[in-house]
This record gives sequence, structure tokens and C-alpha cells, in this order.
Amino acid sequence: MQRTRFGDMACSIARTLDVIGEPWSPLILRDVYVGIDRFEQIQSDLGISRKVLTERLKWLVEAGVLERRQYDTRPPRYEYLLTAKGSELVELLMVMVAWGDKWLATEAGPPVLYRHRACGEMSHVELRCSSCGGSMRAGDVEVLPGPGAAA
Amino acid sequence: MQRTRFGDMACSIARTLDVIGEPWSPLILRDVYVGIDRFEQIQSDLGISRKVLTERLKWLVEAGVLERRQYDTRPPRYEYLLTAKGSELVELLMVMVAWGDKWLATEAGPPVLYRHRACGEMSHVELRCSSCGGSMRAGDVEVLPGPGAAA
DNA sequence: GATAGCACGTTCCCTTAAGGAACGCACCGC
DNA sequence: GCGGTGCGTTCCTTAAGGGAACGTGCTATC
Repeated sequence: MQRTRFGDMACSIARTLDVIGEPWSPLILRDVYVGIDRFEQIQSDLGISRKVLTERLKWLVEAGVLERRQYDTRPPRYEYLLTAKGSELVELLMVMVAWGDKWLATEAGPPVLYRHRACGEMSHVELRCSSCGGSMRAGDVEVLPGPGAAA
Repeated sequence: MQRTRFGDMACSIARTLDVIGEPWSPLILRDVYVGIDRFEQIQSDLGISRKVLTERLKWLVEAGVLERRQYDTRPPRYEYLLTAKGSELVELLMVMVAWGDKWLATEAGPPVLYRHRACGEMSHVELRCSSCGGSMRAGDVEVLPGPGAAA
């Protein structure tokens, strides 16, 4: 399809999309996160084509987001698990869940619930400033050029 | 390309991807957010094909994420702006920025800086529990089936 | 009053990616 | 030997993206 690569753009959104912006990639991460972590399992859970799943897994491993680990020899069998880099991408998934739950849920309600272990409550994520802890949403920030900005 | 639609899946991640999962969509939102909000501006800023930009804008407007507003008559000229639904998607972009800044930055440093208006500091977003305010990351939650789960 | 230019698309052709099904292969259990 | 399992790979068809040219309604300029 001759798609433009985003990795070279001077933009962290574009670079992040280069890693997980392909179709299916976030859903693969979700599956691995919840324990659906073998090729056959992911394939049948998502209904993704085997060819595309092979490509995506290879790419995510190369990107350092997933690790391919052999869990059995003779015959060799593999599972995929999140690296530290990949685990932090789960935060992105949690924000997608919060937005989807709010704006796209059906009458049946949200398909999945999240219980915060620390407090035991069913809750969702909120964005806060890493510096002062205050709310940090679209209108709360000022965007400025950084040191790695393009010419 | 005969791509599978994600909108019907019982998963808020998949449904969110159905809205902004197409290539370029998050970058279009970013542009609109920072004030690059007209067809020509977005096209030349991103280098996206005019055909695809037309399709994406139409889709995002239909999804209620953008609003198409006429800012001039004779000849009719249009600009795009974020709806409330779209503004909350900016939070997703901010998380992508935080992750990209941390894991994908070059030696030059992050391309863009964010100043939190409330405290004046250059900062990034952090995820917290909407209930207790504690940190909420990959390991901090328990995933449970919700009322809208699939059969 | 023809010409150039701008903003916003639309149309056309070519290349490439996704879907789907069949095939391959190493091993295990019967 | 024979079917089953896990994990891909190959092949074909269809559809989506890239790029450039074209269209349209209007304004400004020579």
C-alpha cells in the first residue's frame, strides 16, 4: 500500500504510531497483556489473518515491545510477553478504554471493568501533571518547541 | 485492502481504534489541536495524500470528533475544530507523547515540550486512579468482565 | 476581461498491504 | 503409520494508500 513511515518525523506521536500504529497492533498488545500470549490463541481470539499476525509479532519484537520466549523445546513452542517498554504502552490502552467506555459504549455498558488493586474500586484512568499532580487535559497545557524539534 | 472493522467488537480499545485507528488520523487530530486546522495546512504539514486526507476528515466529522465549520463564504472556506469528544482524545495523544518522549527520542531530545498552565512547569502526563488518585499502570489493575461483555 | 492564484476537494492510475485458505514442518501420542 | 497440535509460510484476490492532474468557485491583478 506504499504507506508513509512515521518513524522519521520529529514528533513523538508519529514515532509512537510507527511502533503500534499498524492495524491490529494495539489489540495484540491487549491480548498479551491479559494472558493471551501464544500465536494460536491470539489468532483465534482476534480472527486476524495468520500472515498479518506473523508480521506484527515480528515487528513488535524488533521494536522491543514484546519478547518472544520459548516455553517448550521439541517441538519448539513460543509465547510472547511484554517488556518494560511494552508494559508502559498498556497505559495507552487504558486511556483508549476510558475514552471508548465513555463515548462508544452500548446500552449494555462497558465490556470490561478495571479494579484498582490499591483501593479496590472499579475505576478508570485520569491524566495528571507529573510535576504538580493537577489535572492535565487538552486545555491545560501550552505546547512549545523542544530541543529535538525539526528545522 | 479489505480491512476488518473493529467497531463491532466488544472491546473499547477496538472501538476506539475504529474511530482513530486509521493511518494518519491521530496526526490529523494533533494538527487540529495545535491550530493547523484547514485542509491545505494539514495537507502540506503532514505530506498526506489529498485523497486520504479528504476521507479521514469526513470520517472524523461523522464520528463526532471534529466539526467542519465554514469560516468564509464566497468562496466557501472551511476549517476543522475539535468537539468535546475530540478534545478528550487529545489525552490519548498526550500519553503517546509521553511514551514516545521516553522510549523513542533522539539525542536531540523531545521535539515538543508541554508546559502545565496550572503550575508553570514543563511536565508530562501521569496516569492516576479516578477513585483514589493513586498511580494506575499496567500492574496496578485487575481486569474483569463487564456488563457489556460478549457471549 | 483574460490571467493568475488560492482553498478545497475529486479523479485516475499504480503499487502495496490485508484477508483467507491451503500448505509445510517438527514433534507427540496412539 | 496416522491424526493432532503449534507456529508459521505461500499464494491469490481485493482494497487502500501515494502522487499527480484536474475541477470549481471566487478574488486580485495586469
